[in-house]
Amino acid sequence: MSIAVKKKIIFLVGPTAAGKSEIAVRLARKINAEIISCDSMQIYKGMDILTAKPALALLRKIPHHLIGMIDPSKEYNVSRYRRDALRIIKEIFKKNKTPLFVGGTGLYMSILLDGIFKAKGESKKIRKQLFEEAKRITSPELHDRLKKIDPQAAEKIHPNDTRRIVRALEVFLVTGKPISVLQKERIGLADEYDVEVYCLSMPLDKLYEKINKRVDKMFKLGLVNEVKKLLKKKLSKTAQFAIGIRELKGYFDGDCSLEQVKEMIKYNSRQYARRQLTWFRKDKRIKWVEADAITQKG
RNA sequence: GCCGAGGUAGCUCAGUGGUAGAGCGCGGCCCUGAAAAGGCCGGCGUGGGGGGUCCGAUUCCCUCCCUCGGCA
Repeated sequence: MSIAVKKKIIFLVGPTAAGKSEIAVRLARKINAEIISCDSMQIYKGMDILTAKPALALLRKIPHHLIGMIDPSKEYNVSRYRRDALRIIKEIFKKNKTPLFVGGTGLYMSILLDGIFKAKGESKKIRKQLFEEAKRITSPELHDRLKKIDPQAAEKIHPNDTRRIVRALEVFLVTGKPISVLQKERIGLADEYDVEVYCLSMPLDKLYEKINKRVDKMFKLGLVNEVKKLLKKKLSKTAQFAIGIRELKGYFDGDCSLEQVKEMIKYNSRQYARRQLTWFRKDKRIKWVEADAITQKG
């Protein structure tokens, strides 16, 4: 008789600029892993400097997946990410290696660990109509409507959070079921595998310093040209919001100086890092690792 | 040295005889098909130091210190 041993999957997450890429490669070598990016923006092609993709030297040492594989004009989202990631996990297991997820996108991590609800309940048409309606009336009024069909979801969503209100209404209109009910059914990796989650930590002021320095470095590496190239195409709803694009667009349009853009990118990156940390703090499965104590682990 | 203006939150500055606000910054939180997005919340303060008037001073008076302009 045999005891079913759960296979191991490791996550290494952390705020932007914490130094995940280097540590991930070291760890991957040690435990015979392949790396799967858990990053909503590094997935896109041609956004190398902008998203601080791992250096070529690192990419050569260990196979990396889900980096630079989608054209920035294409839509991509959590659901597709999950589908792609699950596929790659299987491939890696076939090679008798361990999947190592590395990145900072909290939602992607959460959807992987805990799953996403099955019914996709997606209709671009309906969504578009709802957004247009939200402009015509107000977000709280739309929220009132949600309250009638799905009070539980309405309670969770703030009246000003138009996006989530629209999404909840969309799901109901498409599937006929309240999103709050659908959301209860989800199965994730944490249910089937032996999952370990690590998060890099460091004092905020130190992280801010690293972020600021990295933004300076991005400019030296040619961020302005990279973004200029990107802006020649119509960027997808998702890709266009990578930090740095909107800011530099302001510069190209003559609305602000390059120095101002640089400060805005730093600022927005800092805010983003804080939001990331909020996400990670909430997840009690996470083991926190001092970024300085990078030496032994795994 | 004299004259004038001013010293209030991390910064720029309002305001009031009943122990203080605003913007920016900063911090916390939420998150299930756009997530580097989107949304919510929080004042974080020895009111330059000391003295006086007053029931009560950040506000009025005196004095000292500091900053900025002008005159020497």
